[in-house]
Amino acid sequence: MPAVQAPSARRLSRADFNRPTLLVARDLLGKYLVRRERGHTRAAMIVEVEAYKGPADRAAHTHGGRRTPRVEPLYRDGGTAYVYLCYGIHWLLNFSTVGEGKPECVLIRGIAIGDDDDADFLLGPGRITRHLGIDRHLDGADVTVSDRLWVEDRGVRIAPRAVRRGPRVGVDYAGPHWAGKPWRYQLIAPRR
DNA sequence: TCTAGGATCGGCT
DNA sequence: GCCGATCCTAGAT
Repeated sequence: MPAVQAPSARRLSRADFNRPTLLVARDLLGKYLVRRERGHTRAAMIVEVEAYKGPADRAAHTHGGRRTPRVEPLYRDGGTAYVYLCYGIHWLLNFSTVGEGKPECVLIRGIAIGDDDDADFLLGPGRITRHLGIDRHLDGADVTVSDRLWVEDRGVRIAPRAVRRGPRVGVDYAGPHWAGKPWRYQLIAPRR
């Protein structure tokens, strides 16, 4: 694993995040989440995400235009990290999308760890943050410039047939209309 | 100030 | 399949 950034890698920029949320979500599959901590760098390919579409979406933290100190990062420009504690135990990582003042985001739910040829899927938003050492200290970070957390395009291209769409997890409280939206994107797991 | 509940996970039956 | 852990946030009082 390269110490800083693979020569063929391109860090995702503001323009990559300032796009419609469903497109950003789909395109994050196959990108690499890079975490740099105490001079040590780890990277893992993103294999599962969910989209949350702002004020209209009853499953989103910003539904109805809710704006509290906790969700403030979601109102910032695309590429801002929103990290919050869920169930008192798990840190969940999101990236804001669309643009400043538009509180939509993508939740990172799964990554692939290990060698490219022999990778295991680490699934579950609380598990990946624990694995990468992501917590409240990264809340509000701008991942287009941060030296602690960013996303790289390493040239992996995902075929449409390799993507499964389905309803989001754990949002039944939003009612059938919103809970039923197929805004969860998964790479189909490799056969082992 | 008080209280309810949550974008989860792992262990147990 | 069920349940408890654990604590912060948001809304009510």
